[in-house]
Amino acid sequence: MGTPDFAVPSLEALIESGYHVVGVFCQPDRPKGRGHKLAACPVKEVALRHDIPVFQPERIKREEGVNMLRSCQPDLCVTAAFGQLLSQEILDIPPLGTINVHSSLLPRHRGSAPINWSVIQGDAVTGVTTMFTDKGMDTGDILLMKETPIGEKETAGELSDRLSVMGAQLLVETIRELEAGTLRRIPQDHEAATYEPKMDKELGRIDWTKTAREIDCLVRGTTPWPGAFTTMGDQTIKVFELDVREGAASAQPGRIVSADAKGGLVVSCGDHDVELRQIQMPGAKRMNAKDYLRGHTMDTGICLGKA
RNA sequence: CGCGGGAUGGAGCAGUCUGGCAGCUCGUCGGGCUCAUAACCCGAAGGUCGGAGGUUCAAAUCCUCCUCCCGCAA
Repeated sequence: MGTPDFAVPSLEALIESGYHVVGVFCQPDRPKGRGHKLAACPVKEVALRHDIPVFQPERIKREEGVNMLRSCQPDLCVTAAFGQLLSQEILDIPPLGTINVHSSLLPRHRGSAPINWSVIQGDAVTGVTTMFTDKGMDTGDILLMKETPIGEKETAGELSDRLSVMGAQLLVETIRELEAGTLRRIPQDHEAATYEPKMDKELGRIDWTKTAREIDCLVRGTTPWPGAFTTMGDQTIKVFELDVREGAASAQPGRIVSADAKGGLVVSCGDHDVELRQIQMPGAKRMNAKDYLRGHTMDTGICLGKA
């Protein structure tokens, strides 16, 4: 059971390792993109390519979903970023249990957006965890873990790509140990747990009074989705990449210090100046700020982030 | 039929409403100035104006259709 890109390597690893995948569950096709076109999720596409039956119950907890899963008669269920909570009734179906691939070092970063949050909070290290799923939100017993450092310039998207591959390997390892009977389950230290909400567009709003480090982490942690942004008048400027300048901030937070094709677009924040390197203006595509400034002018001295 | 913006030398844009010499800020190449330079001065190359058709003496510009890109919303 899984839906987005993150779950794809896990599904492929199961297939390549010779396990018989009796069915794939993912979220129903949703209208996506311009023009409200219905789009299949990445996991569904892979499943169809391998002629694996695909099930897309609106709510797996309802009778409809439960019956779908029963009809598969699974020995084991595997979840990775499925997007729906499982009920005890569902968890009771597979005799061997349900294993979840979670993209953080539990019990840190429970919730649906652990990768984003680990980058936003500036963690030095993160990783993947396999666990037995129980009824709570990422509260089940831990099976295996694998760590990896977060790169200085790494975005959530890049990290997700790496963790999805690591998670797939760890998943196969976990199942092998399960088969071998060497698997040990370690209860989580619930006292040490942290939980963060799912990503929301508004989370990407840049608060220029924060430190350059915090803003940089926010930008990387929300890239490519939902994206970090600020406003200039009534325009929304998306920010994809920024560079922290040496020295103290040269103006009040949010103020544009320089805006020309040579010096780049430089803005003051709480402690330093930062250069916005990659931006996207409404209606335009993502581009280097310096390129944008070749054809546009921006007043210096105005403040970003104020309505 | 969700709403909207866009495609113009290598990059980013103006010009389109009101049809009439292909323009701006850069970049590139050559030359000059300078102890020197990403600075300054002089010069050059580089565009079938996204595609097809139509209107016109004349279309980047007006009409029709098509392709691709993006913002919002989901």
